[in-house]
Amino acid sequence: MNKNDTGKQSGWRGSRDLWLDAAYDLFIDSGIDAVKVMPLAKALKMSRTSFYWHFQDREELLNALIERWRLLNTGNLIQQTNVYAETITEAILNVFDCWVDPKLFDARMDFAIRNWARKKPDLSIVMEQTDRERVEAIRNMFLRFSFSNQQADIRAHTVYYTQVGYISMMVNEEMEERMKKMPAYVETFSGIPPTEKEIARFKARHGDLFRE
Amino acid sequence: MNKNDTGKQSGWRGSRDLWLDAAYDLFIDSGIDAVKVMPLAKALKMSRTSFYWHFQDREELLNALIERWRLLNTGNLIQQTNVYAETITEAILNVFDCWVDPKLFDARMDFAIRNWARKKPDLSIVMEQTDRERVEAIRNMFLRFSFSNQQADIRAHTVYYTQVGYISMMVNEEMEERMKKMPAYVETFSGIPPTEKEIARFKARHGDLFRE
DNA sequence: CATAAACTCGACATTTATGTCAATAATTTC
DNA sequence: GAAATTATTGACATAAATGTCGAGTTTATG
Repeated sequence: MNKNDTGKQSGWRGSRDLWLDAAYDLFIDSGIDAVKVMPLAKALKMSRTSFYWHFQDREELLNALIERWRLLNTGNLIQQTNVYAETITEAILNVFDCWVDPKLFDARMDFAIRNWARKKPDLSIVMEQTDRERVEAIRNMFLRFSFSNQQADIRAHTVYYTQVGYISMMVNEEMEERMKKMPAYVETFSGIPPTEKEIARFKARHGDLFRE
Repeated sequence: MNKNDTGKQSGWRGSRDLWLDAAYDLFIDSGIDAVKVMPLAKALKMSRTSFYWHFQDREELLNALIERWRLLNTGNLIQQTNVYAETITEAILNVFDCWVDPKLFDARMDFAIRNWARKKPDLSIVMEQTDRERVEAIRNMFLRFSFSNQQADIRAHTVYYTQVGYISMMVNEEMEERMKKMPAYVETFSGIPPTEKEIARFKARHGDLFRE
């Protein structure tokens, strides 16, 4: 059989992962419609038909992209809502970890998938379910800090919509600029000004993300 | 010459507007990549080539879509930020008018344009400029109600990102459900609970949007 | 080193799109 | 109602994509 040669570095020019990585790059950059076998082949300087040894067809490639997304983005966010926190501010900052750390959450991938879902009904169902689970997890976080049902619901949605909007707008901000604004966002989302200590702890966690 | 037969109802089956309307429907429903001459012709039950009498080429059709967006969505939102308001709550509710009244703001069109801009650099520049202008207008609104520079900036962004996120997620909510949540959103955005009177006035403005 | 497995490639068939052109049809205008 | 304008159409030329097949090439293995 072929397939599943993942990881093992062979002496071959091509591999399943080579095509998949190229597809991923194109996907997060230009959306699913740009993920076509011909352009991929051109980019990889391989014959187009070689693709069909590694994948049955284009569809199999696209499904592999979805699988990659599910593995990274589904669990981490919800996990972050459950990390220990003394205050609601700390809890929200735990969620913010996802927005600044690509190892926890791949925002561009999430965005590209969301767009794709508009045209792919079965993916749309998965996306809606995912969104519900994420908002629910954030909602529960607010509930644990004694917000009312309605307050928890609206504030969870605000946190999540804000992030989805931020991604959609493809804001190009320096990390330092972004960090500076975090305290004010936390205050808006929670209604409570963060303490200096809380902010300092958050910044310390992400020291590696600042330049120099 | 041809062109510019807009409005005048002729005895002809097709017209520039007929193609443009069909393109608009496809566009807001499925994005720019779906706006192709062949499918449009099929939908209109006309010959594909007939299109080329009304438009020079596909590009001209797409430009007409952008023009349509600019005319509706650019002015109204900013205008709403400048409508008279006694309190910040009232001011935010004036902006909310855009989110619930399609005559003021075409959210689906805005979304489709935003997506298209990802692949079209010159449109991307227009979109970024538009976003800046809108956020700036909302920011100024907060400033008029004595929020600090930073507070106005973050709260304006929160209001705008939230709406962009809401559109991106294609939330399918009944208008009644949505209206119920408005007071809590206003409170989050402003930090001040709205009075019953303020909410009542907002609802009265949009009585026609409720069912029955 | 022979052979099997893993991989590459060019030739071919097909689909879906764009756009041109010249012939024709419908409508308006004089 | 003849002429001019406005609109529609099918035939043609091209391009970009998908996918199949079989012949060939490269690498690992016994």
